[in-house]
Amino acid sequence: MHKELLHRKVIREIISLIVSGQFPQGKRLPAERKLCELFVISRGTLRLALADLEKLGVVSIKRGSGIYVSNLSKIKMPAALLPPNLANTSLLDIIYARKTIEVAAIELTCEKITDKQIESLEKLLAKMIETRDNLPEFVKFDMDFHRAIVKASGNTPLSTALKAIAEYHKYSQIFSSLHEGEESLAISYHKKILSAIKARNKQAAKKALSAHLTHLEKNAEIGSKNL
Amino acid sequence: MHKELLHRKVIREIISLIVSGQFPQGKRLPAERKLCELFVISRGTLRLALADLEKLGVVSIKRGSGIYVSNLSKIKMPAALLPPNLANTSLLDIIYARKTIEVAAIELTCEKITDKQIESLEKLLAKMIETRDNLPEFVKFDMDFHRAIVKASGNTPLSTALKAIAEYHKYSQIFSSLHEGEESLAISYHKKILSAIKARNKQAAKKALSAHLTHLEKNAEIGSKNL
DNA sequence: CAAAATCGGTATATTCATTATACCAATTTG
DNA sequence: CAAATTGGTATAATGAATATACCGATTTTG
Repeated sequence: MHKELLHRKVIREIISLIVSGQFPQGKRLPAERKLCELFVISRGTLRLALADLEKLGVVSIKRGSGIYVSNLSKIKMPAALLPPNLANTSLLDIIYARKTIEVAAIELTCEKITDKQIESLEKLLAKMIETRDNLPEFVKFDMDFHRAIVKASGNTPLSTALKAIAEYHKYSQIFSSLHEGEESLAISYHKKILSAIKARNKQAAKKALSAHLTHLEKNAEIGSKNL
Repeated sequence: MHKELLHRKVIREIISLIVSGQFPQGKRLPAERKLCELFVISRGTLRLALADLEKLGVVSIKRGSGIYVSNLSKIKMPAALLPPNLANTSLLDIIYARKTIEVAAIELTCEKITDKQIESLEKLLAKMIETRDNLPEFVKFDMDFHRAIVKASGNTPLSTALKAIAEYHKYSQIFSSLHEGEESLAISYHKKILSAIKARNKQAAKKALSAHLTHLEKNAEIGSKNL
């Protein structure tokens, strides 16, 4: 029965934080001892992960100074470290799967959502507006919003399925498919979605959500041409 | 960072084999040393799992004789051992989620499926017919068939999502929702699905798959009334 | 029915991932 | 330049998991 080594998990976690923009390229990572606190692991284990990441060219480590994130464009991600089959997966596939699940879920959500859950969605939307100039934070709240919609459907397997898909998202540089000004557009889509949910209008909610994801799909197509 | 103990995984694995009918109620489990080979773990770890399972009333252990599966009806499954949120999940939810994902996938499958993949589906169908009198085996091949359809869509996130949902299936006593004669019906549904795929007829494929899962849904409704 | 094989029960030594601690050397900071 | 911070290294301790051997109860076999 398979037992995964801890430092491999840490490698994936750090990569996803870099790719998601929370550890910006070119900049310094938190100090080793801080990272240990963050991940709740020992320094030995952390350093195993960092050593591998340096071999892969993901970071470069300067004694006495710090750990610096390389330019991702130069990196060839080793398939063995990433979630299985990621290599066979395009951003388009991910968004298609999201659309499938989220559109099915939002129909249930319109029926079942509680006032408290609507409040949560409103708060997440407010957070998105607050952080519109901080892309990594913005993307995080964006995804939280979508997760909350599916969760409000009350269908646990759908939530679990979306969570599994979100794992792919973590490594897919979704943020790189957003351009200047895209945040405003995303916010307006989310407003439409939320008001449709509040009105318990299934068709409008499905339409707004679908349009939002279709828009992401188009950006993804453009992005994939730049490879 | 969370590190799960191995014997906990083993506990879940054994429970799922019992619930799926592969370790029948009332009967003897394979001997400890055989189980160790099966799971590729040491006897010490296995016995940790077995000790917990006995405390839970899932099995009773007779020295010198063997390990016997209890009657599941008496068991109160400890939520901590099962996948998160399983308690909030009905078989209906699971089937609804399956329908969402599988119907979306089969459309892509009709476009993309290769001759080789069609052969695999035919083999799985043949296996179902072979094992129609062995319910646990039958259910396994049934699920393999559905997984193969989604995999043939070429959309990895959808496959991953279905796999995540199948985790719920493992603990949901799906087999208990099948009655005498249901196997034949399932086989005929699968035949329809397969021939629609071979004809690359999206609409027919979606319709057949949808009908199949809707039928499962109705059985699940009946089953849930018997609680 | 008795011997042999098969089972669970137990104890022990070992391996290995992970933790915890302390100290060194390079660098940055004030 | 001195102090604080950083990565680099070594070592001991912990604990999960393995590997092995042997005991005693039960079942199977001849």
